[in-house]
Amino acid sequence: MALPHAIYQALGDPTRLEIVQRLGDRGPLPTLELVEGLGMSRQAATKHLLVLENVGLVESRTEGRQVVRELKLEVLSSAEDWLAKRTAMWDRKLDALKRLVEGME
Amino acid sequence: MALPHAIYQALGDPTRLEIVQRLGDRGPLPTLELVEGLGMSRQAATKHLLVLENVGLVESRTEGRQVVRELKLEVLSSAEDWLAKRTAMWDRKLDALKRLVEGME
DNA sequence: AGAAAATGCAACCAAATCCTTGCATATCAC
DNA sequence: GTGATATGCAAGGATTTGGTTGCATTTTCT
Repeated sequence: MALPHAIYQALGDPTRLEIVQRLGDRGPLPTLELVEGLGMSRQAATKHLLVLENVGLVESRTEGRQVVRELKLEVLSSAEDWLAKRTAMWDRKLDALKRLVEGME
Repeated sequence: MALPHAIYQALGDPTRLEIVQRLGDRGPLPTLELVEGLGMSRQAATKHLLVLENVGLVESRTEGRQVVRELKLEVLSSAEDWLAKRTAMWDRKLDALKRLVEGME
């Protein structure tokens, strides 16, 4: 996996998060369709797509004159898991501490 | 919840992700202890702490002359859930599509 | 009261981010 | 081959980000 913070940084922009949602909701899409209505130029949106591709969240293939991009769900899931594992552990610790304190009262 | 992208943006910096991990692993900590060994000045690290506080991931309370900061696990979890819900849905969709295609062969 | 400790605040700076516009290139359709 | 379509590439600019230093403020300890 890319360094975890890199994935979160990629998701940490409203436009890119919107792109991820579109790809998740509607499946693989060619550039123009994917980018329509984002409120910025195609070139600007393409840069966001490159950010997502650089961390592996999105993959692109060329089909004729257009480029079709697809969300890599596995990568998204692995980033989630990375944090979820830790959160779960910290949660258990906190519970244990809580029970310990209650036991002492 | 804060806008989801804001939380991911907060997590999208290596220093801040390290801070989150420290707070998770070691519990509430005063500034100097929390910030020690991050490889930057206390003032710089404090700015990172403010970013985390602004999205609600960290809360601080003043105890005498020092400030103690605590990770808000609920906020972290809710950000995870936001994405996990979507990922799970997209996963199911993909599975359904896959089965559909297989059924046609 | 005076010194040490923990923090806050502000000015400043370099680099990264996010967007723009203009133009070049590649593919398809007629 | 010509024109329309989809894309890529590059220069430039405004804003944000991530760091610095210097100094003021608040609390504690003796």
